[in-house]
Amino acid sequence: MGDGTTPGFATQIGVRIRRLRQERNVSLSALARDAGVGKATLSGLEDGSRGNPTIETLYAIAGRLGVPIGALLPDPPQEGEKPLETIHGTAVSATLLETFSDADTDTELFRLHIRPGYVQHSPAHPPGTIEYLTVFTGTAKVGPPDALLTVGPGGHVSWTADIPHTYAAISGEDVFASLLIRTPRN
Amino acid sequence: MGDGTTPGFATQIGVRIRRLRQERNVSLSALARDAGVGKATLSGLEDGSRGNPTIETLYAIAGRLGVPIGALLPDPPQEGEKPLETIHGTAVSATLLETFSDADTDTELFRLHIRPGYVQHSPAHPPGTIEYLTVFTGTAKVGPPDALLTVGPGGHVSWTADIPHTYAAISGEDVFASLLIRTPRN
DNA sequence: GTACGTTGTTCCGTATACGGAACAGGGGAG
DNA sequence: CTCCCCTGTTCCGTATACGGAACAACGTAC
Repeated sequence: MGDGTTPGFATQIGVRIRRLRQERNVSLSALARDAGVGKATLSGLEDGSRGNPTIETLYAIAGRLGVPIGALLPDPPQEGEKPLETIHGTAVSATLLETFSDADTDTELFRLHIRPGYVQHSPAHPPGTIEYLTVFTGTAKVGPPDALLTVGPGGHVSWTADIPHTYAAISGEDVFASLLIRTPRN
Repeated sequence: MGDGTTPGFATQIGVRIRRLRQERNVSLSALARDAGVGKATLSGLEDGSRGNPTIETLYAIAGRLGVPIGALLPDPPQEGEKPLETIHGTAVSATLLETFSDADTDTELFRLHIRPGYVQHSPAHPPGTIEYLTVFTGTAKVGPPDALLTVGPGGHVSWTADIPHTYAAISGEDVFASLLIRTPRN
């Protein structure tokens, strides 16, 4: 490795970082400082003279830019045209749109599609995890089995997700919604 | 970096790789060979004695395992709180569903309704503010006037909101969307 | 004018991730 | 038993990613 096996690799990442950085009107110096990486590192990365960064470096940069690491990487690691990571369950498809890591909290934003006729079960998340669901179309019944919440179009609910919970679309209509999951970090 | 700043980082990745590899009944030697990385590298990575791998190494391993790189990285967790009010503009109604205050970031979650036929102007937010828009119905044209972004149903975009920006629904259809605003706290 | 605060680049010593090779242990095959 | 091929681990020299610091080229303030 480090030879010509992955030709555009170095430049690909650099170009993406630079674009995201400029979209946010942040200077190279500022981003390097805020992300905790050396200016030399970031500079070399952006102009492609320094390929193959360490995962920690990428993590720091992606975090500061407010994007998941995948957003910095060349589109398909293997194949299969999938720009976003989607988790498919029997009743629910969840597409991870954004992740944020703050000092004491991790936040994930999903677009959710719940198909009617099934009930999707989700295991318990770490203690203190809270989910926020905003429904745009259809009516959903969600939450812990012993305290199910019903939400129609425009509705918004939240519940503690550190116990097993379920998702279901009722009234035979597909539900499209946004789901925000906030998990405290140790 | 490289010190104890990211404690679980090294082990987290290693554990995931090892689990994925064993699920596939692939030996460490075989995976190392097929992925084109040294056995020493893979071994050290899996048992956590070698943290902070290079992106090329991760790429090769993830590719061989048939998973996106994100599948190898530490996931998310978090927490929250809550208020509620609606701001009505000429074209846009924004309902504040949730607000979160982390150590260095304020996050606000809105449900957005954009009516067609008008353009809603929004002034600049504080430096570093980023907006994330997820569209569920209709097609929206949003962002800084000189770099407008078009988003259809299911689409998701983000832009820097520290300069004036606009929201509009195009194609005569109402837009319902979720809007996440993240503002760095100085 | 000088003095600062930026910008992004380059130099360079150090830390470390890298893979080749050598290693011990475990099954089969004959 | 020996021989062979596999397993995963450890040793070690080399390649290189890292950040601190020095740098030139800008503005802006006074």
